[in-house]
Amino acid sequence: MDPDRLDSLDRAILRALARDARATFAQVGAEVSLSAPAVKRRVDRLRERGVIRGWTVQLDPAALGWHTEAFVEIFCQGSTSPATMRTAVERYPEVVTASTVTGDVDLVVQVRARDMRHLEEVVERLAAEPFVARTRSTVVLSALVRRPDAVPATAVAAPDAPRDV
Amino acid sequence: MDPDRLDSLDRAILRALARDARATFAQVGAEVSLSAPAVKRRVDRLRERGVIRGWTVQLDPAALGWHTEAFVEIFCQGSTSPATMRTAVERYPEVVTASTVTGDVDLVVQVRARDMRHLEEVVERLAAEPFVARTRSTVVLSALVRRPDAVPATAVAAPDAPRDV
DNA sequence: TTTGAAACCACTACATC
DNA sequence: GATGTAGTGGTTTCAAA
Repeated sequence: MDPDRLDSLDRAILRALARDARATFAQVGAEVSLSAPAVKRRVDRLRERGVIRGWTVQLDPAALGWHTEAFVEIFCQGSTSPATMRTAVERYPEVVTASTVTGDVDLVVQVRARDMRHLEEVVERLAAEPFVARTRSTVVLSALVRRPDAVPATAVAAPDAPRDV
Repeated sequence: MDPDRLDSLDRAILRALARDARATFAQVGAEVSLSAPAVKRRVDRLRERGVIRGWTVQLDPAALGWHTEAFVEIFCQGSTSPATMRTAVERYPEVVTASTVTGDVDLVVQVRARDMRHLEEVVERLAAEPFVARTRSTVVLSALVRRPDAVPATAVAAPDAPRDV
């Protein structure tokens, strides 16, 4: 994934697949002006390079029984390793994302629960983890935007843009 | 999506598709002990009901040029409607999620940027939105868990579990 | 719900630029 | 190097039992 970078055709293919990951190679090819085998070769290559990690289905959380969502900020005791936090936190099926962050808080966990009672129970279990000093929860009222798999347009994430970091 | 709920077969199919959304109906059928046409019918139905919203590709953000991530908490002037926040915020390709929340903060925005300079620029643009009073940013150090499209096991989100809300 | 037939798709080999 | 074309085998899809 380092040696060669994404060209505009790769990005166009990824954008098409982000919109419909079950599109046929011929359909994608029609969008990007390429033959089906050419699209397949590039997709195979993007998979090998690790750019494409997999294919998944976008679901309606409410239809699956998730009616409540919250950000749980976790303050850790002393210095806990990210590996410890990860193994603890990924055992929870209710945990959607977990990130170590800068600032007062050590860990931000995004939790999905059936209802408030379930959320409360999950927060209590998190607070009882040995490395957790205290938690602070923020309940989501309304999910305004949700697009975890967006493919940036050329201009936004062009790897050939000037670098300064 | 209200009239009839998900049974264990539906959930098994969704779990298989969450793992590999490009699996053939025959492959999914082999996993859940169903014929390919039977799987297709259920999948078609799940789409119609809105349980399945679509199919997408899981990408490596770094490979696309996203090297920096942050939570930007936004305090709004007076009372801003969620609709106003949404239209403003969804114009940013850098915005991954946006949620109105309980507590001091009005809006939590998850932002993906090329680098720190880009992140700073996005935060400045957000802060300049007319309804924004002030912002507070928390930079993500390490993404420990990332599974926005997880399908819960039967026990977790069983719609037939006792309800109390 | 399962079977069968037609259309379509994926995949490979080979030729081309 | 990457793309296009053709042919085979498997999949989807609809119809009928």
